[in-house]
Amino acid sequence: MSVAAEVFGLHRPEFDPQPYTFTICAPDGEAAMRDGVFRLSCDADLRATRRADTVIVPNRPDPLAPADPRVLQAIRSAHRRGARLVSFCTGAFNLAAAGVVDEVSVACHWRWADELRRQYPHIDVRSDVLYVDNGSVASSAGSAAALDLCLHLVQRDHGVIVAQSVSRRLVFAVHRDGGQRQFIERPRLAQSMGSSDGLAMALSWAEAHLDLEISVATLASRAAMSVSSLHRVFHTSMGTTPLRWLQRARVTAALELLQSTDLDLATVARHCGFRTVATLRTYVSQETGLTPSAFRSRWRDPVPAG
DNA sequence: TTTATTTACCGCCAGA
DNA sequence: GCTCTGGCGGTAAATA
Repeated sequence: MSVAAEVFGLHRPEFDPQPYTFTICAPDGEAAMRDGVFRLSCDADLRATRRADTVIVPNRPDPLAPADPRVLQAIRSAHRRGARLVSFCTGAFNLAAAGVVDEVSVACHWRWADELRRQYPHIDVRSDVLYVDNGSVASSAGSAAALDLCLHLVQRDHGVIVAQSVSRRLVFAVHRDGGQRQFIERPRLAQSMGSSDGLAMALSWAEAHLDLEISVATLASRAAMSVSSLHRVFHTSMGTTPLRWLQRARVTAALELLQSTDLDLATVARHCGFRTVATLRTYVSQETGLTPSAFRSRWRDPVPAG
Protein backbone atom coordinates (compact mmCIF):
# COMPACT_ATOMS: atom_id res chain seq x y z
CA MET A 1 0.00 0.00 0.00
CA SER A 2 2.77 2.41 0.92
CA VAL A 3 4.61 1.63 -2.32
CA ALA A 4 1.52 2.54 -4.33
CA ALA A 5 0.96 5.68 -2.28
CA GLU A 6 4.60 6.71 -2.62
CA VAL A 7 4.74 6.28 -6.39
CA PHE A 8 1.23 7.27 -7.46
CA GLY A 9 -0.12 9.32 -4.56
CA LEU A 10 2.68 11.72 -3.68
CA HIS A 11 2.24 15.34 -4.81
CA ARG A 12 4.95 16.18 -7.34
CA PRO A 13 5.46 19.95 -7.69
CA GLU A 14 7.82 19.33 -10.62
CA PHE A 15 4.86 18.21 -12.75
CA ASP A 16 1.77 20.18 -13.71
CA PRO A 17 -0.68 18.60 -14.13
CA GLN A 18 0.08 15.74 -11.75
CA PRO A 19 0.88 12.40 -13.45
CA TYR A 20 -1.79 10.58 -11.41
CA THR A 21 -4.72 11.12 -9.10
CA PHE A 22 -4.70 8.58 -6.31
CA THR A 23 -7.44 7.26 -4.04
CA ILE A 24 -7.21 4.60 -1.34
CA CYS A 25 -10.42 2.67 -0.97
CA ALA A 26 -11.60 -0.36 0.99
CA PRO A 27 -14.87 -2.09 1.86
CA ASP A 28 -16.56 0.02 4.55
CA GLY A 29 -13.66 2.47 4.27
CA GLU A 30 -11.38 0.38 6.45
CA ALA A 31 -8.81 -2.39 5.94
CA ALA A 32 -6.52 -4.54 8.09
CA MET A 33 -2.88 -3.98 7.15
CA ARG A 34 0.27 -6.06 7.66
CA ASP A 35 -1.46 -9.13 9.02
CA GLY A 36 -3.61 -6.97 11.28
CA VAL A 37 -0.73 -5.05 12.88
CA PHE A 38 -2.64 -1.87 12.17
CA ARG A 39 -5.89 -0.81 10.53
CA LEU A 40 -6.17 1.71 7.75
CA SER A 41 -9.16 3.96 7.47
CA CYS A 42 -9.82 5.78 4.24
CA ASP A 43 -12.37 8.21 2.85
CA ALA A 44 -13.52 6.09 -0.09
CA ASP A 45 -15.26 2.73 -0.34
CA LEU A 46 -15.07 0.32 -3.28
CA ARG A 47 -17.27 2.54 -5.46
CA ALA A 48 -14.05 4.46 -6.16
CA THR A 49 -12.88 1.54 -8.34
CA ARG A 50 -15.73 2.24 -10.78
CA ARG A 51 -13.95 5.28 -12.25
CA ALA A 52 -10.29 4.30 -11.84
CA ASP A 53 -8.08 3.71 -14.90
CA THR A 54 -5.82 1.52 -12.76
CA VAL A 55 -6.94 -0.56 -9.79
CA ILE A 56 -4.11 -1.67 -7.49
CA VAL A 57 -4.68 -4.71 -5.29
CA PRO A 58 -2.02 -4.74 -2.56
CA ASN A 59 -1.17 -7.77 -0.49
CA ARG A 60 -3.99 -9.76 1.11
CA PRO A 61 -3.50 -10.07 4.87
CA ASP A 62 -4.34 -13.78 4.99
CA PRO A 63 -4.31 -15.67 1.67
CA LEU A 64 -5.68 -18.77 3.42
CA ALA A 65 -8.83 -16.96 4.52
CA PRO A 66 -11.71 -16.52 2.06
CA ALA A 67 -11.52 -13.39 -0.06
CA ASP A 68 -13.96 -10.57 0.56
CA PRO A 69 -16.62 -11.06 -2.16
CA ARG A 70 -17.12 -7.30 -2.41
CA VAL A 71 -13.43 -6.88 -3.32
CA LEU A 72 -13.65 -9.67 -5.91
CA GLN A 73 -16.72 -8.10 -7.46
CA ALA A 74 -14.97 -4.73 -7.67
CA ILE A 75 -11.98 -6.37 -9.37
CA ARG A 76 -14.20 -8.19 -11.90
CA SER A 77 -16.16 -5.04 -12.71
CA ALA A 78 -12.99 -2.99 -13.19
CA HIS A 79 -11.56 -5.70 -15.46
CA ARG A 80 -14.76 -5.90 -17.53
CA ARG A 81 -14.80 -2.18 -18.25
CA GLY A 82 -11.11 -2.23 -19.29
CA ALA A 83 -9.35 -0.82 -16.22
CA ARG A 84 -5.78 -1.93 -15.67
CA LEU A 85 -5.35 -4.26 -12.71
CA VAL A 86 -2.15 -4.36 -10.66
CA SER A 87 -1.37 -6.72 -7.79
CA PHE A 88 1.45 -6.75 -5.27
CA CYS A 89 2.62 -9.85 -3.43
CA THR A 90 -0.38 -11.87 -2.18
CA GLY A 91 -2.74 -9.51 -3.98
CA ALA A 92 -2.38 -12.13 -6.72
CA PHE A 93 -4.72 -14.34 -4.65
CA ASN A 94 -7.47 -11.76 -5.13
CA LEU A 95 -6.85 -11.54 -8.87
CA ALA A 96 -6.95 -15.34 -9.09
CA ALA A 97 -10.11 -15.57 -6.99
CA ALA A 98 -11.75 -12.94 -9.17
CA GLY A 99 -10.95 -15.04 -12.25
CA VAL A 100 -9.11 -12.30 -14.11
CA VAL A 101 -5.78 -14.14 -14.54
CA ASP A 102 -7.08 -17.42 -15.96
CA GLU A 103 -5.54 -16.67 -19.36
CA VAL A 104 -2.34 -14.83 -18.34
CA SER A 105 0.68 -15.36 -16.13
CA VAL A 106 0.65 -13.89 -12.64
CA ALA A 107 3.63 -13.08 -10.40
CA CYS A 108 3.50 -13.77 -6.69
CA HIS A 109 5.84 -13.66 -3.70
CA TRP A 110 7.90 -16.89 -3.72
CA ARG A 111 6.75 -17.71 -0.19
CA TRP A 112 3.11 -17.93 -1.30
CA ALA A 113 3.52 -19.22 -4.84
CA ASP A 114 2.95 -22.90 -4.02
CA GLU A 115 -0.20 -22.07 -2.07
CA LEU A 116 -1.48 -20.00 -4.99
CA ARG A 117 -0.79 -22.92 -7.35
CA ARG A 118 -2.53 -25.30 -4.97
CA GLN A 119 -5.65 -23.15 -4.77
CA TYR A 120 -5.69 -22.31 -8.49
CA PRO A 121 -3.92 -25.15 -10.37
CA HIS A 122 -5.03 -23.87 -13.78
CA ILE A 123 -3.20 -20.54 -13.38
CA ASP A 124 0.37 -19.90 -14.58
CA VAL A 125 2.03 -18.67 -11.37
CA ARG A 126 5.47 -17.09 -11.75
CA SER A 127 7.57 -17.19 -8.59
CA ASP A 128 10.87 -16.80 -10.43
CA VAL A 129 10.43 -13.23 -11.68
CA LEU A 130 10.01 -9.80 -10.06
CA TYR A 131 6.92 -8.86 -11.97
CA VAL A 132 4.81 -9.68 -15.01
CA ASP A 133 3.05 -7.06 -17.14
CA ASN A 134 0.41 -8.48 -19.44
CA GLY A 135 -0.90 -5.07 -20.45
CA SER A 136 -4.32 -5.17 -18.81
CA VAL A 137 -3.10 -7.08 -15.75
CA ALA A 138 0.27 -6.58 -14.03
CA SER A 139 1.47 -8.40 -10.94
CA SER A 140 4.59 -8.37 -8.79
CA ALA A 141 6.36 -10.31 -6.07
CA GLY A 142 7.22 -8.69 -2.69
CA SER A 143 7.48 -5.04 -1.72
CA ALA A 144 10.73 -4.22 -3.52
CA ALA A 145 9.43 -5.90 -6.67
CA ALA A 146 6.24 -3.86 -6.32
CA LEU A 147 8.40 -0.74 -6.49
CA ASP A 148 10.05 -2.06 -9.65
CA LEU A 149 6.64 -2.74 -11.18
CA CYS A 150 5.33 0.72 -10.24
CA LEU A 151 8.31 2.43 -11.89
CA HIS A 152 7.80 0.22 -14.94
CA LEU A 153 4.17 1.38 -15.11
CA VAL A 154 5.13 5.04 -14.69
CA GLN A 155 7.58 4.65 -17.56
CA ARG A 156 4.89 2.99 -19.66
CA ASP A 157 2.39 5.75 -18.87
CA HIS A 158 4.57 8.84 -18.89
CA GLY A 159 7.95 7.94 -20.36
CA VAL A 160 11.44 7.45 -19.05
CA ILE A 161 12.02 11.05 -17.86
CA VAL A 162 9.04 11.06 -15.47
CA ALA A 163 9.92 7.53 -14.31
CA GLN A 164 13.48 8.59 -13.55
CA SER A 165 12.26 11.66 -11.70
CA VAL A 166 10.02 9.46 -9.52
CA SER A 167 12.89 7.02 -9.06
CA ARG A 168 15.27 9.79 -7.96
CA ARG A 169 12.74 11.15 -5.44
CA LEU A 170 12.48 7.63 -4.02
CA VAL A 171 16.28 7.44 -3.89
CA PHE A 172 15.80 4.19 -5.78
CA ALA A 173 19.07 3.59 -7.56
CA VAL A 174 18.34 0.82 -10.02
CA HIS A 175 15.10 -0.14 -11.68
CA ARG A 176 15.22 -3.88 -12.27
CA ASP A 177 13.78 -5.61 -15.28
CA GLY A 178 10.69 -7.71 -14.52
CA GLY A 179 12.35 -10.88 -15.74
CA GLN A 180 15.01 -10.74 -13.09
CA ARG A 181 14.97 -13.27 -10.29
CA GLN A 182 13.23 -12.72 -6.97
CA PHE A 183 16.24 -14.14 -5.14
CA ILE A 184 19.40 -12.06 -5.26
CA GLU A 185 22.11 -14.36 -4.05
CA ARG A 186 25.44 -12.95 -3.10
CA PRO A 187 28.05 -15.15 -4.76
CA ARG A 188 30.42 -16.89 -2.42
CA LEU A 189 33.19 -15.76 -4.69
CA ALA A 190 32.27 -12.16 -4.03
CA GLN A 191 32.16 -12.67 -0.28
CA SER A 192 35.43 -14.48 -0.09
CA MET A 193 37.48 -12.50 -2.55
CA GLY A 194 35.79 -9.12 -2.61
CA SER A 195 35.20 -9.48 -6.33
CA SER A 196 31.73 -7.95 -6.01
CA ASP A 197 33.56 -4.65 -5.75
CA GLY A 198 35.31 -5.47 -9.00
CA LEU A 199 32.01 -6.31 -10.66
CA ALA A 200 30.31 -3.20 -9.28
CA MET A 201 33.19 -1.06 -10.50
CA ALA A 202 33.06 -2.73 -13.90
CA LEU A 203 29.33 -2.07 -14.22
CA SER A 204 29.75 1.54 -13.05
CA TRP A 205 32.48 2.01 -15.58
CA ALA A 206 30.33 0.49 -18.33
CA GLU A 207 27.38 2.77 -17.49
CA ALA A 208 29.68 5.78 -17.69
CA HIS A 209 31.20 4.67 -20.99
CA LEU A 210 28.25 3.33 -22.96
CA ASP A 211 29.52 5.16 -26.04
CA LEU A 212 32.43 2.72 -26.22
CA GLU A 213 32.30 -0.72 -27.78
CA ILE A 214 32.09 -2.89 -24.67
CA SER A 215 32.28 -6.63 -25.10
CA VAL A 216 31.58 -9.25 -22.47
CA ALA A 217 35.31 -9.96 -22.46
CA THR A 218 35.97 -6.28 -21.65
CA LEU A 219 33.51 -6.39 -18.75
CA ALA A 220 35.14 -9.57 -17.47
CA SER A 221 38.56 -8.00 -17.68
CA ARG A 222 37.34 -4.88 -15.82
CA ALA A 223 35.80 -7.09 -13.13
CA ALA A 224 39.08 -9.01 -12.86
CA MET A 225 37.51 -12.37 -13.65
CA SER A 226 37.21 -14.74 -16.57
CA VAL A 227 34.34 -14.59 -19.04
CA SER A 228 33.07 -17.89 -17.63
CA SER A 229 33.02 -16.54 -14.11
CA LEU A 230 31.35 -13.32 -15.23
CA HIS A 231 28.53 -15.32 -16.80
CA ARG A 232 28.14 -17.35 -13.63
CA VAL A 233 28.09 -14.27 -11.38
CA PHE A 234 25.51 -12.52 -13.57
CA HIS A 235 23.33 -15.62 -13.64
CA THR A 236 23.53 -16.20 -9.89
CA SER A 237 23.33 -12.65 -8.60
CA MET A 238 21.12 -10.94 -11.16
CA GLY A 239 19.37 -13.64 -13.13
CA THR A 240 20.47 -12.16 -16.43
CA THR A 241 23.46 -12.28 -18.80
CA PRO A 242 26.18 -9.66 -19.24
CA LEU A 243 25.01 -8.80 -22.73
CA ARG A 244 21.37 -8.43 -21.72
CA TRP A 245 22.39 -6.17 -18.83
CA LEU A 246 24.50 -4.07 -21.19
CA GLN A 247 21.73 -3.83 -23.76
CA ARG A 248 19.25 -2.67 -21.16
CA ALA A 249 21.68 0.00 -19.95
CA ARG A 250 22.16 1.19 -23.54
CA VAL A 251 18.43 1.27 -24.28
CA THR A 252 17.66 3.17 -21.06
CA ALA A 253 20.29 5.76 -21.95
CA ALA A 254 18.93 6.00 -25.49
CA LEU A 255 15.35 6.53 -24.31
CA GLU A 256 16.50 9.30 -22.00
CA LEU A 257 18.33 11.05 -24.84
CA LEU A 258 15.40 10.61 -27.22
CA GLN A 259 13.04 12.15 -24.73
CA SER A 260 15.21 14.95 -23.40
CA THR A 261 17.22 16.10 -26.44
CA ASP A 262 16.86 16.84 -30.16
CA LEU A 263 19.96 14.85 -31.09
CA ASP A 264 19.57 12.99 -34.38
CA LEU A 265 19.21 9.22 -34.21
CA ALA A 266 22.75 8.54 -35.42
CA THR A 267 24.15 10.66 -32.58
CA VAL A 268 21.86 9.02 -30.01
CA ALA A 269 22.95 5.62 -31.29
CA ARG A 270 26.63 6.59 -31.09
CA HIS A 271 26.31 8.07 -27.58
CA CYS A 272 24.68 4.88 -26.31
CA GLY A 273 27.00 2.40 -27.96
CA PHE A 274 24.76 1.24 -30.80
CA ARG A 275 26.97 1.09 -33.83
CA THR A 276 24.14 1.72 -36.27
CA VAL A 277 20.74 3.39 -36.19
CA ALA A 278 19.26 0.06 -37.25
CA THR A 279 20.53 -1.55 -34.05
CA LEU A 280 19.15 1.34 -32.00
CA ARG A 281 15.80 0.91 -33.74
CA THR A 282 15.73 -2.83 -33.03
CA TYR A 283 16.28 -2.44 -29.29
CA VAL A 284 14.09 0.61 -28.77
CA SER A 285 11.29 -1.22 -30.59
CA GLN A 286 11.86 -4.31 -28.47
CA GLU A 287 11.71 -2.30 -25.25
CA THR A 288 8.89 0.13 -26.05
CA GLY A 289 7.03 -1.26 -29.05
CA LEU A 290 7.79 2.04 -30.82
CA THR A 291 10.45 3.16 -33.28
CA PRO A 292 12.90 5.74 -31.86
CA SER A 293 11.19 8.55 -33.78
CA ALA A 294 7.75 7.44 -32.67
CA PHE A 295 8.99 7.14 -29.07
CA ARG A 296 10.36 10.69 -29.25
CA SER A 297 7.11 12.05 -30.69
CA ARG A 298 5.14 10.22 -28.02
CA TRP A 299 7.18 11.48 -25.05
CA ARG A 300 8.92 14.65 -26.24
CA ASP A 301 6.43 16.85 -24.34
CA PRO A 302 7.89 17.04 -20.79
CA VAL A 303 4.48 17.79 -19.24
CA PRO A 304 2.73 14.50 -18.62
CA ALA A 305 -0.94 14.13 -19.27
CA GLY A 306 -3.59 12.18 -17.45
C1' DT B 1 14.06 -7.95 -44.70
C1' DT B 2 17.66 -11.15 -45.62
C1' DT B 3 22.17 -12.99 -45.13
C1' DA B 4 26.83 -13.71 -43.52
C1' DT B 5 29.76 -13.05 -39.86
C1' DT B 6 30.81 -12.27 -35.21
C1' DT B 7 29.91 -12.72 -30.51
C1' DA B 8 27.67 -14.57 -26.55
C1' DC B 9 25.91 -18.33 -23.92
C1' DC B 10 26.12 -22.61 -21.61
C1' DG B 11 27.27 -27.37 -20.48
C1' DC B 12 31.09 -29.99 -19.62
C1' DC B 13 35.58 -31.02 -17.96
C1' DA B 14 40.10 -30.61 -15.66
C1' DG B 15 42.93 -28.42 -12.36
C1' DA B 16 43.72 -25.77 -8.08
C1' DG C 1 35.45 -34.94 -1.44
C1' DC C 2 33.80 -30.38 -2.19
C1' DT C 3 33.93 -25.86 -4.20
C1' DC C 4 35.51 -22.63 -7.36
C1' DT C 5 37.74 -21.19 -11.59
C1' DG C 6 38.92 -21.05 -16.40
C1' DG C 7 39.02 -23.10 -20.99
C1' DC C 8 36.83 -25.55 -24.83
C1' DG C 9 33.42 -26.38 -28.28
C1' DG C 10 28.71 -26.58 -30.04
C1' DT C 11 24.72 -23.82 -30.53
C1' DA C 12 22.10 -19.65 -30.37
C1' DA C 13 21.74 -14.89 -30.68
C1' DA C 14 23.33 -10.44 -32.07
C1' DT C 15 25.01 -7.42 -35.41
C1' DA C 16 26.44 -5.11 -39.72
